[in-house]
Amino acid sequence: MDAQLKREVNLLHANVCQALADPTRILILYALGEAPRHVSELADSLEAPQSTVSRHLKVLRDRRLVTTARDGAGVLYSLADARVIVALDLLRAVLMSALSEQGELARRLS
Amino acid sequence: MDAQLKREVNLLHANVCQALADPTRILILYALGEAPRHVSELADSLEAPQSTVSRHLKVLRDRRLVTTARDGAGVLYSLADARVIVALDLLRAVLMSALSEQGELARRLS
DNA sequence: CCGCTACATCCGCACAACCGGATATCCGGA
DNA sequence: TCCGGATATCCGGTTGTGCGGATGTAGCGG
Repeated sequence: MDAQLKREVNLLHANVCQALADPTRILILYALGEAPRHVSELADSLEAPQSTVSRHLKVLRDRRLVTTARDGAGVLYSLADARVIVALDLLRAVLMSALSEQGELARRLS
Repeated sequence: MDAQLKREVNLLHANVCQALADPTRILILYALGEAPRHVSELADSLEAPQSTVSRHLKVLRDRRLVTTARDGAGVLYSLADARVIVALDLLRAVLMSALSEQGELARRLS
């Protein structure tokens, strides 16, 4: 296997895929996909403690998947690249196919 | 936040994103994207022990991201949905943007 | 200049995931 | 039926990751 591809995939995993490997972070990305938000807003709508949200935001920020801007007393987070949402929606479509196939299988077996 | 979206994202994470959260599994998907392969072929090209590859394949198989077919003595694995590769390539593009931006920043600071 | 709000980080803990050698299972061929 | 190659699973051990209360820090408004 191509060593170049291996290196690139390692980067892809470390910088992007791993960041997507948590449901809370995916929800944050979707929320920011609609509009920029403050940390406390996200904590409210996710019903998660502020420290948890802030930690997740750090993961996304370190990988440059979100950007920040000071806004008075608070910090406004925004989605850095809308293509992330496109990719997630694509994966959702894949999931739907897999699930319906699974359902079909269950139906056949019953 | 929409409870419906939360449920859907949980599924997305459990069934797809988590499966992508390992570089070896991503490489397997890319390899299968080129052509169906046997377990031993994958183990060879990944330079990983057979048990490791087989374990990763089980993760992908359980989530229906790959399919299997017996082929004589062995088992032939195939990619179940090519859109997975499309999504990964999209994420690679996102990564490239983030990296070049990072590089630009480093350049400015130096 | 002070206090308060909004965030970020620290810390100890619990759980989940990965690894790879060893072992079990499955199948086709002799 | 028995052997051997190809996969799958088991196991013990290690590392990684998330959690959330407590604590630090920054900057605005009074």
